[in-house]
Amino acid sequence: MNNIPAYNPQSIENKWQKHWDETHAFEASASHDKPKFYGLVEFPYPSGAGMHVGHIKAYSGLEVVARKRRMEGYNVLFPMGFDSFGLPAENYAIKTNTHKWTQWIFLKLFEHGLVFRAKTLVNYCPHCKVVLSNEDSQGGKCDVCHSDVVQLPKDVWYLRITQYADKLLEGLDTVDYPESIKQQQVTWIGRSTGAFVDFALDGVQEKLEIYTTRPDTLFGVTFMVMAPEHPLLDKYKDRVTNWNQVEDYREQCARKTEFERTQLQKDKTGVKLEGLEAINPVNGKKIPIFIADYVMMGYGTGAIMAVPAHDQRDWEFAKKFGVDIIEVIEGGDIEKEAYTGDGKMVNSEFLNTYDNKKDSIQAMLDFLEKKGIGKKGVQYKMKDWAFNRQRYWGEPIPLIHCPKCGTVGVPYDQLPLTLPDVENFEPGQDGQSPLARIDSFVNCTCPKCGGPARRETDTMPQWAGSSWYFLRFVDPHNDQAFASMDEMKYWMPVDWYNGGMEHVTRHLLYSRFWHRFLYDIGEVNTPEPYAKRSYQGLILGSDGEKMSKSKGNVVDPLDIVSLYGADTLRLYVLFMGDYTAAAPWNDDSVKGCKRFLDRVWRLMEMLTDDEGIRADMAFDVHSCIKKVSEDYEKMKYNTAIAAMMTLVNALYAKGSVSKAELLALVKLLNPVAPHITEEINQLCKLSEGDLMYAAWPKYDEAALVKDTVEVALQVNGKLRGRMDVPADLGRDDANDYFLALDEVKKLIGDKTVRKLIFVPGRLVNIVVG
RNA sequence: GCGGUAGUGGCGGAAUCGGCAGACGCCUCAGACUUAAAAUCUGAUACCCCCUGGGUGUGCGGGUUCAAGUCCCGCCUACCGCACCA
Repeated sequence: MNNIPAYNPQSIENKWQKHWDETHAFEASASHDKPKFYGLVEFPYPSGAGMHVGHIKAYSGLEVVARKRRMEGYNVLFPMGFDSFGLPAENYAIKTNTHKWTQWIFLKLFEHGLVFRAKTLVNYCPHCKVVLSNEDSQGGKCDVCHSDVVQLPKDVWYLRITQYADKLLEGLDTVDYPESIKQQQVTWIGRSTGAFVDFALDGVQEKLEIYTTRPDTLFGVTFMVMAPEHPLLDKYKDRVTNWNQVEDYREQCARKTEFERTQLQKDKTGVKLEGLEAINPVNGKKIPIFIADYVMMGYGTGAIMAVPAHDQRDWEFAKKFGVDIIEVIEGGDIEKEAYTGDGKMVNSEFLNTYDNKKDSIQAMLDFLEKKGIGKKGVQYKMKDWAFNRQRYWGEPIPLIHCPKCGTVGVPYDQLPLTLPDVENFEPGQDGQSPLARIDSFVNCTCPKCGGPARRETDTMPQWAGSSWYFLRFVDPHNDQAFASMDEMKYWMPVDWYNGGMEHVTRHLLYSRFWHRFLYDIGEVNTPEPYAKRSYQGLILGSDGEKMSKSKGNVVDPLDIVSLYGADTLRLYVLFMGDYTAAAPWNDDSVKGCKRFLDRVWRLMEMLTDDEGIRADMAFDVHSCIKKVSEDYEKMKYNTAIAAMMTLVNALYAKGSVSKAELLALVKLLNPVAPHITEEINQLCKLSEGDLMYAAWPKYDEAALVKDTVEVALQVNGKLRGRMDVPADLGRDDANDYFLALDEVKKLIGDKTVRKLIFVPGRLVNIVVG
């Protein structure tokens, strides 16, 4: 073909983007007659510093699949977090009125008893006057001003996600997530089974309830430990003779942040309660009680039975405080360290007949239940979801505090509750929300009794909207419901969700929780929101470090687009390595990708009048179709692109390309580099209409079979040459075939052939000796 | 400490079930074209040696096998997640 213009990415890309805008090319069809594909990519955080090459990788990866699906005849929904002006998700939320529905779902949770309020200690910076998350108060210092963080009691709204712990665990068996993601969810939920056991206190009415996963070791209990915050303690103020010491220790602990208590886990500290003892329910022995901060109030009952012989933490504490250590399971050396393995029971009366954990745990559970002093129990590491923030920019919590009626939900017909205009974004006093100082917002009437009442002034966390946004996309303009059941039945679940590894615990758990709740109350049609989840690896700076402004190694995607074009950028981020692995940016490799697109462009100069795929190119073209089709499905974009490079190299070696060959190539490449391939298709009139709707190419199985194939020739496992053999040579005929060949005879010489192994299509190995 | 993932040339990375290690790209070198350069095209490119050949090589040490990057045993290192969870 003559008169090929130069490849000018900028003008081609502008042209096609305009065309796509005008033709609404990416809009999903409203009709439900085709099979659907719903692909979703996690939105970048609006608070983040603009666009980032990592976002390009996240989106273009799944977009390849979405585009392939479209060419395969699917109705494709693939929403984008940025609109055409590059504005983030918040605009989309305002446009589609999603706020009302976030509040609506919250009220449903409230109605179903999944919202509750509790006082708790929070990290607070007296200087900045804000409540800090654990992440923002590392080392007990405020992340912003480095002042000392203090613990402040505060009312917190919680969502009862723990009630859904088992459902969230079970749901994992029904979805296609990578093992590493499932594992993180399981760890985060942290389910353990064990027993609650009551220990009587000597001379006192109350009992001390503990949780243990090792009821089999009850005969080895030599002391008890209570968390310093344990509420039962105050009752024994008069009985404990060293109460001053106890008070001192409790104060010390209160000053420590959660961070210090959990991260600086070196030395065990604690105080013995003098004058108060517990009684081991299985043998009646009196044992001492300590308070120590290695026991957390937030897990189990806030008190433990200590078995120093078989728990390393208890062992360390017992060594330091001189408490007895009694072995009840044989197999370790308890002088050196706690033994946590399995073995024969000793010193345990009726359990001594057992030689393994499983049986002795069961026997002990039976005993405890019969005696009425304990029962089987389950605990989770996952905590209920603290759901309020003291920020202005957040979804208002639609609750009203009425002095007569208590907490009342805002009536549904008054939704959405909107944020008032505010001049002052500074936080309120003592960790209050900025909204608390706006009387016109706070003061209201109770919807129940009509009396004066006050609005809740805290707002919801960012996680709220992201917990259900994907539902809105299937029916964004609906003002009767967040989405109609008809649309959800067609589009849900999300077929494929791609995102970063950093969101696989919280965001994924939270959104699965909301979705499962909506399913349980009949508002959505699937128990799980995402059928499949994948992730992409980070793009590192060219220095191999994580990209950050301070290191000056951030690559702006727009720079790459203006230098080489969007197609090159997409091609590069998908070619740079294993999609799921982190890889450093390399400017030279970007140029290599541009070079490949130049070579594809110049194929037009070699275009012949041949219509079909030529016989001597059939193998190359069809094996490329097979490889690319399969690799896209597995997100192995790097090897798919390598296969296309190989095909282009073969066409260059041949010096010409037929229309059908070029069409096959541009179709395969279209999902990765949509602009250049549309342009080539149009210039060469390869197919009618836009390439993005053309049928995905199919490979011909027969074209993949060759007459002869090259195999490696090995003697005693060492490579000694390569040779072509008939493709249909079978194992049975291999001995006769190979041993008759001169080059084989030469290699064997006068040695005896002991064995001949032939792997068709791969190699022949002759064992001689 | 626990859980997960990984370790392959100068670099990014390939390699279905155990079957030719290093696909593809980058870098580098050589040649062609050019007054010259760029661009482009062609070729070379793991390492070592006594170089028409041979030897060594996939974090380290063992093992299984005709055959090991891949499987088994024992380690080392890096990254990610969780972390005094009883």
